[in-house]
Amino acid sequence: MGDSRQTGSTTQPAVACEQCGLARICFPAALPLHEIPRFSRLVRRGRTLSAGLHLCRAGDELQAVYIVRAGTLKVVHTTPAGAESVVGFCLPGEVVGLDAIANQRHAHDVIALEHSSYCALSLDKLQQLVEQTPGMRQELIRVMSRTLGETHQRMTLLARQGARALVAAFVLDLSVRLERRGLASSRFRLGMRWRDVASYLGLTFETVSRSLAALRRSGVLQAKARYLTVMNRTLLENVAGGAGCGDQKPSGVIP
Amino acid sequence: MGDSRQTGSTTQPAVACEQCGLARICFPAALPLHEIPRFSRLVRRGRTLSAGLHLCRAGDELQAVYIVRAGTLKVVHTTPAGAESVVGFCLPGEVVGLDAIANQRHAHDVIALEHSSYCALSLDKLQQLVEQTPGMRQELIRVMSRTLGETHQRMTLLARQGARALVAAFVLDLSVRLERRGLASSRFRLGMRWRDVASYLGLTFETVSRSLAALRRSGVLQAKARYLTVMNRTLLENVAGGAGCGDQKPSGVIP
DNA sequence: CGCAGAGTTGAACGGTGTCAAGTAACGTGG
DNA sequence: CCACGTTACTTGACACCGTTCAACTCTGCG
Repeated sequence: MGDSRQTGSTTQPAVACEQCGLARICFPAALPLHEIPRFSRLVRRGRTLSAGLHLCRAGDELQAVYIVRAGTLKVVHTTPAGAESVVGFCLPGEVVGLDAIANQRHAHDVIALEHSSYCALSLDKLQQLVEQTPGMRQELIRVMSRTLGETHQRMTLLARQGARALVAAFVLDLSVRLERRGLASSRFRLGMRWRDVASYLGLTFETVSRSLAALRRSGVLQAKARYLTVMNRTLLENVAGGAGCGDQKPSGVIP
Repeated sequence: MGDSRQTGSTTQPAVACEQCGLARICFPAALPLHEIPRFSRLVRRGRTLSAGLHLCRAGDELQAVYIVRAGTLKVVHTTPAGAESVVGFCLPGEVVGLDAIANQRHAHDVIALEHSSYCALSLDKLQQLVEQTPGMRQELIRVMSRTLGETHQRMTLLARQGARALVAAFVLDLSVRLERRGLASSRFRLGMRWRDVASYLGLTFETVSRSLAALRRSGVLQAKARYLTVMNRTLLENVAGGAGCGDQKPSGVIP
């Protein structure tokens, strides 16, 4: 709750966009080759944030959009009454701040859940790029559209199903997002606490814990500390798809 | 389930954008004055759709973005198993198809809930406008950002609260959206069935019905047929804010 | 070692889903 | 226009699942 700005600059070797592992997902993805160096020059790279610090706060003026490079962030909505609820997580390759362009103000707090690094593209440089390079216009629109689509899809997951289905769907969603970004998708470390997951899903953390136990018992996945292993993908998909998970009847679960 | 394309063209007098009541919310909102006529010329106006017909289907190639002019549409996700769930509603002034730009394909069915009218801006014309007019780039990005923000905000509403809070929040959201578009916000007709609302909120329609009854009993709102009257806005906000609604104790409700 | 925070597990309560029956609104065809 | 049938909604009773409260374990850190 003390100060919360980013912790100074460039503590990393500053890999140019051309060499970045996320280049395929980040803005340069659809940029013509000759436009990339220019983009690369305008981006502030290698910013880091240690766990618990804010990337931005609700009400803050929008100064830049951020691209997560490593780590995990949570997007938090705080009600006037003071209650917090997690409305989303940001994984490597995802962009923070697009929803704030319209009002020029952030609507949520964004907080690092673990030591994370990110790149920043200041608003005026973004505007400049959009005005001057056709590829960048296309790409910004494409990224926003994609984000919109993903958000929609994520809303369907929240359509009140059983708790186990929700947790399964969450794990699956995470797995898919990691895979799409070229990261391990069947064995990974969760950046977030389960209590954050609970808040995100609208459940209590006890229920999440129980659901996990059930999924573990049915051999769908394994969870030790914060390391998750998907043991049976298709089963996971079935459970996530709404069909309850065989908790009480450990034998036959949706053949 | 028969055919489902739009019902031919221009059955309305085709009001130019400059005279349209929604001009303040639609794309022309932030367009410089001299760019509006050009925009107006490229838009296909006055398309209509009667209740139950599809504006587009999941998997369809994206051919145009649509701006709702009158009526109400629902956005539906159909699971592989065949179960339908409503993921959103489109009100006058809102844009359909922005989330499909990235993949060039629609991800959901969009279905008219009542006789509705809309304008269409074909994809190539949109692209042309974006390339050639600076105001339109700005505006498209602004609209997408706004939509993204609204979607985020709507997700927070779904953060599993009590059923009455959910229903109250839904009514409030609807009221705010209508108000922002210059329509009556305290007495209006719902375009959607309550069962669609139930699906959207992840509840059964019985529970929605009960919640409505509770809200009616507490004097928060009145509902006859599909006509809704908000009787006490602040109380509605309180109930929506998570504090349960005084159902069992009709006397003191959050002073 | 001991404390703090995160997660696990158990028992009882309460809200929603479910099933079922009944009423109101709507559209159709006479 | 009214009788009809269909669909949407209302309301009740009961079971189930998730919340709540509580005690306990595990992990990480000083």
